Amino acid sequence: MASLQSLRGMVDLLPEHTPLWQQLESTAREHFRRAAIREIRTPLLEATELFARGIGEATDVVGKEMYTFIDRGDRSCTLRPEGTASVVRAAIQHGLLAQGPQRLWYGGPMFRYERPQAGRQRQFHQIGVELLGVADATSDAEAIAVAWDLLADLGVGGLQLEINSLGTPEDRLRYRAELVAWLEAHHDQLDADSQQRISTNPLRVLDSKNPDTQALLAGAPTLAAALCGDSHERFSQVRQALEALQIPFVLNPRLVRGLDYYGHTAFEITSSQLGAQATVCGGGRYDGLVEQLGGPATAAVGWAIGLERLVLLLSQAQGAIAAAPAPDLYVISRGAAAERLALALCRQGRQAGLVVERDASGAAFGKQFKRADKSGAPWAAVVGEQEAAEGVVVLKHLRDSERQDRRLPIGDLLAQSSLAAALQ
RNA sequence: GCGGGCGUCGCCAAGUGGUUAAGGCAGUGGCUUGUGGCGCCACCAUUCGGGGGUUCAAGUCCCCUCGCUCGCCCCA
Repeated sequence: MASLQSLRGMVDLLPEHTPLWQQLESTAREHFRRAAIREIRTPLLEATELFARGIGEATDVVGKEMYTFIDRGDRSCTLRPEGTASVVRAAIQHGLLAQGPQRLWYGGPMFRYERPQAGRQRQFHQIGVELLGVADATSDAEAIAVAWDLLADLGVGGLQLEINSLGTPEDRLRYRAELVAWLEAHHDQLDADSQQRISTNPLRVLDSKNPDTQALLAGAPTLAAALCGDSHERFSQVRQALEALQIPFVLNPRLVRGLDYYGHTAFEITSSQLGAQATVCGGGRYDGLVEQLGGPATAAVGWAIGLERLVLLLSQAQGAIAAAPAPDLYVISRGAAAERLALALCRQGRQAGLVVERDASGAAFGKQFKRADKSGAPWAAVVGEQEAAEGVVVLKHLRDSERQDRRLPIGDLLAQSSLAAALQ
């Protein structure tokens, strides 16, 4: 390509697409407002160490997907690959946790160096909720409910909530040992990817997409069986809370999370209407993270929604993207004096709250009227040489040919803010 | 990082080795020195993502490369 273009995996959102994003963002903001969840904005760039310590050195995200570079001060910096670590860092740094539980949300671009595909970009957008300092099982259900209700309100179809419990760190350690032993005993029957993962991340073998492996795993030790009594009890409370809220869910004993900080409740909301990247929302409890990043021991639960995938779902559901909104008034003018008057008229209309589009082409009136018609505006205002000389503006209705043109003194319109009233 | 599919005008899209690369939409100018929606006329890719090669001849065949796309991995 000779001409410049955006980097791979970095997508422009053109004007025809932004209305859907805006709608989605404003709906989310409203849901957060009602849930008394407040917005926090953190930098896109953080010290690399934050993610290494928070997400886990061994994870794929940290190991091979981060945009990391050395800055001019010799610091290792990383474009955030997710939001939770930054939010927790900020909460610790500013002592928010000393002020009681924090109910926070964030949104914005995240960066991961992956091969782009449907619903996955290198710069992608998430909106997420973090409830810090809440340990009760009902908090897990509350966090899930906020996500569920938001997605439902947006009209997303084919949703399914899957939940699992990852137990305590001790539970996972014990289970991991059992599972590795079992996998090694069945090494030869596993697919190549899964064999690889025995040493790198054995829990991930559980959600292998290989059908043979899945069949084999029916005989494997389960995470559920490895949970201690308290973990079981806690998970049961979460389920009861979801039932009380009448939020349908399915237990997925194979659901694990890719980031190291999760424990106890893990959940995903998927849609049958997406392709391979079916997860719209993922989250869970991360009671150890705050302490791991140097803060006070703090229980927490949160989730993130991938906006690209949500947009994919919504544009399917809503069909064609809405056309550009029509202006209330399209202003046509020709000649230096007329154009100055037209400019003032536009400004006046805008100050009165009207959507006003100005034709600045100076082209023949025929052309300007064609564009006025195409804009969808119900009214055209015409200021030509004659009108300018006489100090009037002609208002012409473009949708109803029965209506007479109106000739109004332009001075009155400008002085009295009567333009909006004239367009009735 | 690995696999499959695809790359002709801003968008859609003909073209299956042979003179000047269809057409539609959009755009621009005009028919109509100042009044739209319809219609008509004209203009709008010396070039087929880029670079090599085969051939008398390549958008059409081969190789490399870049990009897009779907999937694997991973994840939201």
